[in-house]
Amino acid sequence: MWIMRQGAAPGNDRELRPKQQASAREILDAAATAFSERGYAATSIDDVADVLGCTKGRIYYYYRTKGDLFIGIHLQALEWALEAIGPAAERADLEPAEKLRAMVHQHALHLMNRSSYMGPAQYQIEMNLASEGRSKEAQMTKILEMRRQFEDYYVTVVKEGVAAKVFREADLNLLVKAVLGAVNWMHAWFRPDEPKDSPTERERIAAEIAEFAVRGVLA
Amino acid sequence: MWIMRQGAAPGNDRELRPKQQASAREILDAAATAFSERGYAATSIDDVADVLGCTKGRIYYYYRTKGDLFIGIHLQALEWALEAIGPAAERADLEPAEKLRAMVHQHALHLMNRSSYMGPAQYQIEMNLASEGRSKEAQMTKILEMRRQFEDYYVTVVKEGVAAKVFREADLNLLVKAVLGAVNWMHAWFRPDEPKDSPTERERIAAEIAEFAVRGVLA
DNA sequence: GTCTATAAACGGATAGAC
DNA sequence: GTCTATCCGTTTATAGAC
Repeated sequence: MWIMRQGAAPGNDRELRPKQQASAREILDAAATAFSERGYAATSIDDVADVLGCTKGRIYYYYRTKGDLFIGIHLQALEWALEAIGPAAERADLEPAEKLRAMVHQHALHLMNRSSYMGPAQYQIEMNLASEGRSKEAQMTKILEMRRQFEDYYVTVVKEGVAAKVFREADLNLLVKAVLGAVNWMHAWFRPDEPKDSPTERERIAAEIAEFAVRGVLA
Repeated sequence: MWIMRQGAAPGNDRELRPKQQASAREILDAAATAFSERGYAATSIDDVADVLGCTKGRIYYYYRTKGDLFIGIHLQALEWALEAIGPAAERADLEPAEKLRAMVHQHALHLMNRSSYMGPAQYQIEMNLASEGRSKEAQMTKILEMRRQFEDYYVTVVKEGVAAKVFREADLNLLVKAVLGAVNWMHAWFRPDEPKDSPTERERIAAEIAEFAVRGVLA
């Protein structure tokens, strides 16, 4: 992405710098909020600054370009997403159906709990960073690799289920795309600030989506 | 949207004007292609002109603003979408499960056959037309109404299935969102120009997605 | 570190030639 | 009808004050 300036004054190395850390994260949070509300291309750096109640000088101190904000949000969203479904995906004690259910459930919760990060992360990065040329190829590769790893978790569990004859025999990748669609489409309709919204409501939604997905692949 | 200039010269009313008609449609097609590739906000009018191999003067002759192109694409996409699932939705001779299967099948085919129009039509219109102020409220209302009608087709069939005890009793709207997600998410992974792509392959994909969706709601 | 001011480029839209 | 030239607001990004 680009390395955050650390202000490495001599003799200052061991000093705590909580403010700087906080600011970089606050900026990423603000960018995620702004991007999720208006879309990446339609959001200006001034819009992000407005969310923070500051001016863009602050943002450019921590992030060199707008594209870096986008990449930072993607990387964070995917890191969290892998953390969300990884533990369930790697449990050896679960039958394929229950493992898939747990993965979709955690995936859905993650989407709701981090909607500002996950919304922007759904965009096609190639599309949005086309103007950046080849300058961010390394990070884009990293993002695509994380996406592939995330999808592989699903491919693996569905493959297990088909092998065990508990999931029906069908185009493996297509089944996974259908499952992913049922979950990822939440970004189009879930609104975190609705009056009905609450932790228990989110659990209910996650459980229903998981039930739908599991039944969709069951033999 | 805005009315296409008709060049209503006196005594010229009955004359065929195939060229003008073709141009307005060609421009909408080009805009759909460009928007579907780069996103609405990131696409300039010059980009659209490039697709046509002309300059933007031609585009502005037929469409007053960029937002009008966006709205025109939405209206066309939704008109086709309603035509795609309407006949199946209104068939009285089908059981809920088979009706839902037919609807999803046609919906999926439509998404693939008109992917350049359907991709842009997935965007949140409020988000993308926010800058247009109140000037396009009538058309935005029309679009939202068509979307509601489209979703209502699904709500109705799922309600029928639940009443007939062939679909499981669950949050009706959530079931519909899950079904819509499985289908609509296709825009994220389906590529019309892939080597494997063909009419029979599209039929196969549509059938698989429909199977997944029907099983997801079955009791 | 954060702000203000500004450079430089881009993009939507219009005017007018042809 | 389509093109060229251009206006003008917006936006990314930088320079330099504090």
